[in-house]
Amino acid sequence: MTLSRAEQKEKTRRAIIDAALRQLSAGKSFDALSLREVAREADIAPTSFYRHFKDMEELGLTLVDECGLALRQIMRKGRKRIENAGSVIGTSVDTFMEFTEANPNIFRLLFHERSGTSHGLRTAVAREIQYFIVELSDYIETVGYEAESAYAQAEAMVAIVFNAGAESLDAKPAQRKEIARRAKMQLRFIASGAAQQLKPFKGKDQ
Amino acid sequence: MTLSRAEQKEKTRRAIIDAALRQLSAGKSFDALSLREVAREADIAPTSFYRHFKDMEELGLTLVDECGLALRQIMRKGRKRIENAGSVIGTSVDTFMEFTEANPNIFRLLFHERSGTSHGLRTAVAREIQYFIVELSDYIETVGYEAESAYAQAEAMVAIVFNAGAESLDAKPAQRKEIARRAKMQLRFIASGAAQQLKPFKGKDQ
DNA sequence: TATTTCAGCGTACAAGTGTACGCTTATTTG
DNA sequence: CAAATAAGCGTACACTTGTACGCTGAAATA
Repeated sequence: MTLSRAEQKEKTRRAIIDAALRQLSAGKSFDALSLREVAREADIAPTSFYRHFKDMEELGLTLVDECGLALRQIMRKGRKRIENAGSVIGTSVDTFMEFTEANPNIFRLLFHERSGTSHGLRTAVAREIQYFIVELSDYIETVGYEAESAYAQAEAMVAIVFNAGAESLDAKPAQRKEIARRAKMQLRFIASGAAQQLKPFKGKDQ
Repeated sequence: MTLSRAEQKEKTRRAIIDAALRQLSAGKSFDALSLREVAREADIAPTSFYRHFKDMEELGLTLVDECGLALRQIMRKGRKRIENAGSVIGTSVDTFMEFTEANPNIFRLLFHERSGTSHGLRTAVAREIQYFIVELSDYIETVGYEAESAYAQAEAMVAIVFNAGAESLDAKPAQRKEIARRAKMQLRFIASGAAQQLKPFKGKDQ
């Protein structure tokens, strides 16, 4: 079985991406990766890297895209679990936490590069997070909130879930369950707080 | 005016710390700093670095401690503003956002190293954040919440405020105001959501 | 079949890194 | 005053890094 040129190229490209992911899993942060190291891990000559990516940054962007996509797909699957059984909040948090436990490196990449040095990567990550917020915000709107409130709720919820993910990175299983439990409580605070604001006669500032 | 040996040593130590902070301000992430670079900026020989820190990591820990302290002091000052005038939530968010605007590098260090490679730095940052949470949680308890709810509220609030800080790093002034406004709304969601949970009898008529 | 294309390699180089080792020199101590 | 201490320096070494350049050989094209 011989591969066409295009197939072979794609294969090498994947090898590079996978090599980078493997090194991220090994506890390195993205900007601690060197081109040579990635090339070595991918079993190609350093200079061959350039046949596929102009830069380490370009590889980084690819990684962020791919990881963001993976995360979104998981969450989409999670939504099916909701339809069958269970609360929106509970299932979403569980799905997310399962993802970060199974793919700590992917989550870490997104979370870490959010405040990274590279402006390109930062905006790429911001865009991925934005997908979550908008998707959730749209849903909240359909339940009867005005756009501004919906967006604020969605953003807060995403922030809390990501925060829980970050906390759980160094946590032991027992702590992780506790973190998930707390995150759910926090999301309910937001949901019911926003609901209260919706009915202005009950609402009151502190 | 001659300096004693100890004074001179302290002075150089500060020079190193300040050099590192200056480089962080220049848009570098901590683990992109090299010992030589810091030494160069501090105007000492590379090897002199070792007279003060065993490692770059040890310097990092010092930076985190110092930055965390700075942030806490600012927030403590902010609390005085509350006593004189204004809501807890509004003033706290404003104080925090002013800090991140005035010291983006310091905030960035804390936020970034929270998901960094070095376990030591990560736990150091986690501890700094914990200070905030516990302090806020204690306050919330005094207002009549049980410990678990108070902690969940405090944690969520800190997460949201830090999230707002992270968002504002790349934001223009106009957006920054909007981010602050939204953060306040989100904190109010949490406050009133938690309050509702606390007093279930008020939810009678639904 | 003859020609073009291009993924991948090897070599080479300048620049940067951490740190071991021993020296200097001014302060501190006895 | 003499001896001990230790901050800071300079040199040196073994690496690692990104990338420029030109070559090779096989696949694609004509």
